[in-house]
Formats: sequence, structure tokens, C-alpha cells
Amino acid sequence: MKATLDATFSALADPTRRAILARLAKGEATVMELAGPFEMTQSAISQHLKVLEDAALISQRIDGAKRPRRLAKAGIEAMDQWLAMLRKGLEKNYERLDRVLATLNQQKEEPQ
Amino acid sequence: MKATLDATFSALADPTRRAILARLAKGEATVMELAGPFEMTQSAISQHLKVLEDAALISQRIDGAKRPRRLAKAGIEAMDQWLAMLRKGLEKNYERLDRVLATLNQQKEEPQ
DNA sequence: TTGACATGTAAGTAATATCTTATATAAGCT
DNA sequence: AGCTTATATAAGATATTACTTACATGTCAA
Repeated sequence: MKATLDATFSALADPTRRAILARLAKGEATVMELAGPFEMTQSAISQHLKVLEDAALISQRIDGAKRPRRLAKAGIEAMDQWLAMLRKGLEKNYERLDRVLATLNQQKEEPQ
Repeated sequence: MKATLDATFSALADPTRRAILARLAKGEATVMELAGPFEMTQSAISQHLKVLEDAALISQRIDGAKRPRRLAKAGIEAMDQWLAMLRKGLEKNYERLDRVLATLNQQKEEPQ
């Protein structure tokens, strides 16, 4: 139940799983529908879906024998929150770089 | 040189590497400074840094014998761009859900 | 120049991830 | 009930990852 950042990021590290999510971004889909575009077995897709669910990136509902999947908020939000910290660090570092460049330019404009 | 989404997301899947990035969000740091908080060897940290650099999440500059690392924009931007697609899908799905709920409520208000 | 620091790389190992095939379960159809 | 569809799960093969130790390289300072 407790999806970790480890689980969430490593779920996204696989191209098959990202393709599945891209498909689900267009709307919910069953396992067979999700498996369609791939050359691997339904078993493999089911295993990928388990990884995505453990990462809180998708959820399922029950519709007879079908288990349509859809995107889930929790995983995406957890990542976004963590990434916000990185973006902030990036900006801060670029501000510092800007100050350094400003200083260098000033030195150029006042040669010797 | 071409950092892939695979590389970027799987770089973030490791808690040591996320801790390194969190440290770098505060400003650049050398390998030894980055290794400090961890119980693993400097060798392991160097290997983690290589993974982060291949993922375009950090870059280095040369300062004598030191190679201070800092956050890099490319990797973060690549992820953000991909995640934007997911977020959009999520919103769309929630709008649909809202419509469904609205319909259900209407049915409740007009029973039988 | 010699030794201590800062870092990178190679080789090996143990754990984990991603598949496959085979099988189980449950729902839906006739 | 029996067959088909939709899905999950177990077991096993193989590839990849995250470490370790050992060593190589380059820089600095006495």
C-alpha cells in the first residue's frame, strides 16, 4: 500500500510501462487493450500493471471479468512534490551563475 | 551523450542518488563531500555520479584535482515534459469523472 | 620528487528485474 | 454444464544493478 518514490521512479524507468501510462492518459483500458500494441505476453503486461499499481500510478475498477485501469493521482503527485525541490535547486544555482556572469561582464567592461 | 528517459527515471529510482541530488539542490559539491553522509565507499558514489551524469541530471566542472558536481537542466526538463502529458491525462480523466458524478447526482435528485 | 589527496575504473558477487511458459481462477456465453 | 474470454500468479532463465576490493591516474604541497 505505501508507494515509495523508489517504486514510482523505477516504475517509470521502463519504456513499456511509460507506453502503458501514455495510453491510459487517453482514458481507461483493460489489460488486453493495453497488451495489444506490444509483442510480449499478457502475463508480462499484467506484471507491469502490478508494478504500476504498487507505485500508485494506476488503479483498477472491476467490470465483470474485466479490470479496467486508469491513471492514479497519488504517484504522480508524490513525484511532482519531490521534483519541485530539484527545480528550486536548479533555479537557485542559475541565479548564482547569473550573478557570476554579471560580475565577469562588469570586469570586461572595465578592462585592466 | 543522449540521455534517455529510461536513464533519467531509473537514475531517480535509487535513494542514494536522490539524496545526492537533494544535496546538490543546495549548491555544488565534490565527490568526497557527497560521499560524506553515506556508509558506502567513494567508489560506489563515483559510480552513482556517473549514472546521474549519463541521465543528464548533473554536470561537473574541473577545479584542480576536484570535480565539483552541480544539477543539470536537461534531465529534469526532459522528465517534466513527459510528466506534463501524464498530468494532462489525469485532469482529463477527472473531468470525465466529475461529469459522471454530476449525472449520478442528478439521478438521485430525480428518483424513480 | 615524494607522499597524500581526489577521483575514476576494472573485476567480481549478490540481489533484483524482466521476461517466458504453464497453470489457476472467475465471468460470460450457448 | 462446458467452452471461451479476461486476468493473475508461480517457477525458472537471463540480464542488469549496486555494491565491494584493488588499482590507476592526476593534482597539490612540502
